[in-house]
Amino acid sequence: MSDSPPTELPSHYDHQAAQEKWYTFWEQQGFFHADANSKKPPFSIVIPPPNVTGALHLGHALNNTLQDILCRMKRMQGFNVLWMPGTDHAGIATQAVVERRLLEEEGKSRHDLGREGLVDRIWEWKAQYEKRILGQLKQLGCSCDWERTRFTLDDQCARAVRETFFKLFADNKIYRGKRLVNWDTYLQTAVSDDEVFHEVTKGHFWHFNYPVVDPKPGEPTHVTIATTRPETMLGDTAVAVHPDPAAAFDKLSTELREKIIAASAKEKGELDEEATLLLERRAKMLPQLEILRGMALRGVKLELPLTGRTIPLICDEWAKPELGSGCVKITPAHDENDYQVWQRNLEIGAINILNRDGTLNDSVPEKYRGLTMKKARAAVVEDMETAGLLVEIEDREIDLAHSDRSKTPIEPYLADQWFVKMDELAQSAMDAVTDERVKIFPERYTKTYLDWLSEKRDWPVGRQLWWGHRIPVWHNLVEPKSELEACNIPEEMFVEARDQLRLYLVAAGFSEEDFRIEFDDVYMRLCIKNPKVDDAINALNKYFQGGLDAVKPGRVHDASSPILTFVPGFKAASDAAKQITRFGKFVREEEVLDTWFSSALWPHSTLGWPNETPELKTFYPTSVLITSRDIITLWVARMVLAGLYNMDEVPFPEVFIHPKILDGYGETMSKSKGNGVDPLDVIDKFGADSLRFGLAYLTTETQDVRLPVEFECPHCQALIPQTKKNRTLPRVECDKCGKPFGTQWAQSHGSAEDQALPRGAAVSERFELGRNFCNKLWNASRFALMNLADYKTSANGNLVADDLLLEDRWLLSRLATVTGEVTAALESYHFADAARALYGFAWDEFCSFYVEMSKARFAVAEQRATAQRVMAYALDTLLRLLHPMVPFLTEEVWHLLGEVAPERGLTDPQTAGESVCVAQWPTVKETCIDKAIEAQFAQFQTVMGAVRNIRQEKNIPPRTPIKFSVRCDEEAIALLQPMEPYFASMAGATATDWGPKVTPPERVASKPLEGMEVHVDISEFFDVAAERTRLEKERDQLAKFVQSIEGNLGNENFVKNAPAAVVEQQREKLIEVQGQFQAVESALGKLG
RNA sequence: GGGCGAUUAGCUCAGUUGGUUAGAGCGCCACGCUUACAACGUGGAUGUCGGGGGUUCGAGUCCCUCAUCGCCCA
Repeated sequence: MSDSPPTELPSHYDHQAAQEKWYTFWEQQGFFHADANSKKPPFSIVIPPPNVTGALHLGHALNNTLQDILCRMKRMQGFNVLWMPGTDHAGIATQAVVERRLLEEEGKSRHDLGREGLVDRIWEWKAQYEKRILGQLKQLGCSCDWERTRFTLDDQCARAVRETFFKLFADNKIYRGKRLVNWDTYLQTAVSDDEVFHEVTKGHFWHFNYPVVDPKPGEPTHVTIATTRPETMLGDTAVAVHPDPAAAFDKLSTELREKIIAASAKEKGELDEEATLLLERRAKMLPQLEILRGMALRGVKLELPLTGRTIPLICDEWAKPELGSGCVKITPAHDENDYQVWQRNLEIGAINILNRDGTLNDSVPEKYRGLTMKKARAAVVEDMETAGLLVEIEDREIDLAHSDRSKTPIEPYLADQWFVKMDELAQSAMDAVTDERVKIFPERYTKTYLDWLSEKRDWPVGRQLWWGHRIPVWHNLVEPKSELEACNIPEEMFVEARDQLRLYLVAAGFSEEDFRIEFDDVYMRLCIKNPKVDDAINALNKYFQGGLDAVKPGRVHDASSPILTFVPGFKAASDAAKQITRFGKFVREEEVLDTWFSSALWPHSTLGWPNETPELKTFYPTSVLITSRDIITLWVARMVLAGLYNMDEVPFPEVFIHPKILDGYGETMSKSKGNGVDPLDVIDKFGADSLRFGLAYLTTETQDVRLPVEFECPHCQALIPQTKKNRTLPRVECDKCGKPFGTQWAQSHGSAEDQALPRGAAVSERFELGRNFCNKLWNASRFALMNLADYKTSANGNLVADDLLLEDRWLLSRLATVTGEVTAALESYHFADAARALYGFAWDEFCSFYVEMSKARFAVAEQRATAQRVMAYALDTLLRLLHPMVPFLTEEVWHLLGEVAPERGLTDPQTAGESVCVAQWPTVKETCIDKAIEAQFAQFQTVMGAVRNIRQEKNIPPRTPIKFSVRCDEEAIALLQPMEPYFASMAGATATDWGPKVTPPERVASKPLEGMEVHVDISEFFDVAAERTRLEKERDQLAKFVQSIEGNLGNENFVKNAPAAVVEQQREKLIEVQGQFQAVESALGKLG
């Protein structure tokens, strides 16, 4: 706590000092630690775990600021608050980053390191970034319970993952299926749809002829197909023609006609032309297509060139009569649409022609094997040309999918995948939202959630990666030479092997609680919950390799898998083992689980599940989830279904979706675009409080947040707007001083020289709002502290109503109202409303009026004590209300205030606590709310405004005293006369007269107000022309207003239909405005 | 192609169930360093509320439509 007396406080708030001092203080006091056994009502939030791929950006700052605001308010409201922190392992993203670096820095691939080696490297990376991320959160002021920090890949989460996978497996909700996946041939893994981006590139459209086998006379001898990927023809299993081309043409014509009717004249021309072309095409193509359709129905085959295979001509609606030749080649293993055709025509089969690395496999003729797609393409085209089957080559733009991670083109690839059946799980998560056990705010996002879940698409959970939770399944590996052979394994063999395996494991001391055995027509699979079973399987494998001797008691061969040597039922076990191993060795599944699998469990896994911990009991379900809209489906939906599945209870009753932060061009911020902003840069420049307040101020319901970004020149501090061009330059030259500086781009893309330049931080001027506000608060506090040196409460324990002046009662009324507004806004996630209410109150009401007025009062001995009491109380309340958004500044001031005014409160003064962080949240003092007082005060403000306005209009220097009088009624006199000192101190104006009969002086500037008229004596500054101009302008405005109201009231329908109150209001307004108009007219008249 | 959202002052955004002269911050203009604060004070200017149509006594707000932009899904 500061030793310096308040008068020596700097005139600018030093955010850096406050941040260091108070964060340490809070941690040391243990304010952020939640007690699972507390009697207080619980409030808990799990952090959306930032992934350890990189440092936090502004989006994270927003996300965590909002959580912290809620946590801090709830803590002050007396809740037992747990904010569970942690990070996410982010499977593919992290592995890709580490692999890329490995290649760049050491020229090594993951295969050079091997699985363990690579995973070790990733753990190192994780350690580094986790530290950085948690540090960033602390700098931001986040009040997380750090003792409970988790990681999605730590032991506790691993237990939860294994338990869940096992449960799903045992529940028959896990299966293996063949699906087309987005195959990244560089990383050699499947990537999900959301890890793919599309790019239009220049390509070609090749037209090939496939010969018809034994055509009848009159039938075509060739079928023409076209493709953008000629090499895939080696995997064709059919060619399709539309089953009813005539109907298809008709349907198109009808649609086109409807369009033409609705179209504008301009579009009509084009559409008409289109319709004509369609008709011509129909006439030309239809007979041929109908012949082909007939051939397809007859079962005609085609020769698939280059392969020696024949493939069927089939009927399927995927063939579009209006496009190309009307026929389409079908490659089910390498095209999503063709895959669908296969699902409708299973007899055609599917042939995978790719190896995992993107080269062609043994399913294609020998000459193409081992070629890359690119080489194979050239070869196929050449061979087709030689065979005389190449018809033509068109140029064409192609929408090509690329992997987000490796930036290489994606190959659709038919692969065995692990799936989670979603039908029931998805339904449960939908029900939870439709019956409002989970509410999503803003409500419109409910649709996103429900739409996605309603598709009930099975969840592919396996990833061909090394970084992640390895799937806890062992395969009993038979290497079938072909799928045919695999299919011929008699089921009895599986049954027998399964029974034997079960016997073995039971003999080894395990139960069905620990493992589960399933088989399909190729594999026997063992899913293991208890990791000790892994050891038993390892022992079995040893046996398989070395015979029974290898695992005999007393001959311990391997300390890591000694299970067979110790099991009591060794004999039974070994007999069983003999049976099982006839089948083959057990191999642990190589794949790991999708990152979202562990994230889905986050709300309960972090609390200790599957153990029944006190934390789980106290804090589950959590209170609310706060996240960004792009992971509603990937994460929120899955948490809900996983929570219901494992806990039988939703993970949170409410979800708040906050906006995304975009740059000045409306683009999402990202490292790869170079437009990201590091919150630490903003914190350095503006302070954590400013960042937090600025973010809260921007968090509105409807829109994403646009944040123009600037570089700050490290030499002269000039701000240079970031553009699409300069954001990816490693060095930028300052507009102002001309000196070069390095950008964030330099770190990843710059030369050593660029990197050596001083770094220009990327920041945004938007945060000046927060900084200015903080500084205003700081200075208002400083003023209060300076004037509270002789503050005492003991002489005057309770303030009574008589002690209070109008301004006190006004301030207290406003304070109570604002307390209610802020509380309600935060509790309903209206962060911007809360920030704006506080900003307006603190600046325009507390500072601009109450503090200003108190200056005059502090100077008057008999008014001083009351003013101090109210001032201390108001500041105290304001600090509490602001603390969630502006934690450091409020804590700093709280302590300073505590030194001069330790006991605060209007009645029953209480000693302020050790920290505002755990001070009680203000409650609304209903008795203070007085709308009449607020209206009266507004009247005072209006008169003050009029006087100030006239001074400025007349160009009267601020320090020149002026005189004014006010024509008003008796009631207003009673109100305004006591305020005379304030007109003197705040407007340099002395009142000369009040009342209904006030006559303005000869040379006057007048301003009509509601029911009043303000006259400022300007004899010393008289300028007829200027005054006339001013009044004429005012008259014109009023005339317009009168006209508009008269227009309304003259409208019979308005008077008849509008509510009486509205009509009456208009009538009153008219009289009022007409009065003002006349006042101006007469003032103008006087000017002559 | 389907869904959601946005379009309001030069910029970034508010605008409650329709109610009558549309607000804030920054920026701009004028005047001011008055011992809390120039990161400030006082005053001021600034909008055919994306275009078009409709409902209504009355539309920034409700409906239709078009345009542009963004996101999600295919």
